[in-house]
Amino acid sequence: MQKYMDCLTACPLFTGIEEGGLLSALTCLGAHVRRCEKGETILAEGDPVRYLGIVLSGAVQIVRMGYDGSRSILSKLGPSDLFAEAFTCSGMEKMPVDAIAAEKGDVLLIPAARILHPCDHPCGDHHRMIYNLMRILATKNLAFHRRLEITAQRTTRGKLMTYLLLEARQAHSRSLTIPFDRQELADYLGVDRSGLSAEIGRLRREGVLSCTRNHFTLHTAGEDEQA
Amino acid sequence: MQKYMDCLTACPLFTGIEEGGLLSALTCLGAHVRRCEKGETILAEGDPVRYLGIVLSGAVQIVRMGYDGSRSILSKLGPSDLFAEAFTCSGMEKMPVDAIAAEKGDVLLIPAARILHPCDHPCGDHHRMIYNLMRILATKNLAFHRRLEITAQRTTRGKLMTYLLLEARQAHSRSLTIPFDRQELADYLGVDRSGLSAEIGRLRREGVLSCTRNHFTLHTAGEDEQA
DNA sequence: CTCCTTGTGTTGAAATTTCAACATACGTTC
DNA sequence: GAACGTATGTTGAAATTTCAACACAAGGAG
Repeated sequence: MQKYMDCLTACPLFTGIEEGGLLSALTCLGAHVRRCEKGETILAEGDPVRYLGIVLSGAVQIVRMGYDGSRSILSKLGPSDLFAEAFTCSGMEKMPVDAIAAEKGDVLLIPAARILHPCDHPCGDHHRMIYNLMRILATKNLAFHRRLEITAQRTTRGKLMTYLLLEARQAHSRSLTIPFDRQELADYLGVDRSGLSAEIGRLRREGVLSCTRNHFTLHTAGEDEQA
Repeated sequence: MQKYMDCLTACPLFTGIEEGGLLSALTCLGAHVRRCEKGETILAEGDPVRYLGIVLSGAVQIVRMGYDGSRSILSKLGPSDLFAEAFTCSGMEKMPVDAIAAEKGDVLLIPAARILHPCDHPCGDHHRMIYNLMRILATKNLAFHRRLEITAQRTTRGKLMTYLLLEARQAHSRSLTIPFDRQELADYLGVDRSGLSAEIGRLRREGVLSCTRNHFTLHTAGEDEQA
């Protein structure tokens, strides 16, 4: 366990908790490490929802069967990433998805009930974990909502501009560097890569924005002076 | 306040808390009622994030400027609905949206800090509220994720089938009644209504499903016997 | 019964997106 | 420097979606 200390302290679930407290908290919670081979199912669809997971090493994928029978990957997770937290906190009974090991590695499984319900011991870190968990859920909510707002746009232009505007607002600047390459941006927006490139070209020609690589600058009045 | 008791007990934030405890909890939290005229801004974009809101009467809309300057409605809320909870719990500093009264009515504003941080009094209901809040956030997370999974599909057929399959899985049945009329379903899926009707017709002719009004039955093998 | 409204299915044309294929630029490796 | 792989922009054709317009059925109001 000691060797995963860095990984654990980097996990947002343990923000503000010191190493010593973390170790005793994990013991108190009944957390255990599970070693997984590549392709192994960690949590299966239909299983009772009991554990919250943290990737210690390797990689985990959340997958589900699509309507056409293909297995679709809902998310890919790496070290320090949390998974199944929304299932455990929502009170859902059965897992609606599979969690599988995409690579050989270790995961930490924590019985969720112990986190959600207060323990008798006067353990100050416990409240901190609940607070952290709430913060994680709320932050994800905002991220999902944001993405929904973007993908709700019907055109490529609408999606791109909505995305850029939201980013620019967050950065309080008309200039921003995005954390995606073209293909990743297209996937995030849910559009075709070449169509996206074409649309960026069009916007550039119209003088709406300029862009080099993944650095964009919006030229439109936007909404700086109002609202 | 007394007249809103039914509305408050129906709010998922107070599930499991009795009337008496609720009243004292609200006092302890420093909640206050605000009367709003139609069109009044309750929380403005840029305001510091302090309050979590509950609609007591009337209606509230969450709105934001779109990239083309149009005001887009992100959600519409009625009595017992909670709003701004994700902002308060995420630790965000400034409101990224406006909350405005769509109709004349009352809202309850609760300083969020008092909910998130434990009070000194041994108040059992406090933990229950935190637990409820977590559950609300997690449930919304799942709802958002589900909808993203649906809208991520590129075609109308993909969106519809993904939606129906998720609903059918949840209902443990191949038959289901959806809570939308065609227009609402189209909006939820993010597609054109007439195109949706056409696609349903096509699927019906192909024998994939049958449907009368808002009752659907899937005929495909689906994934009943496996997973 | 008739008028009117609302919800739904159809249709064809216009607009947009996707797809496949290729051109170009850049950085790396040898 | 040459060969190579990756990232990006371009293009035209095919597929899909949107849009506008209309037909039709069901239910309510008069």
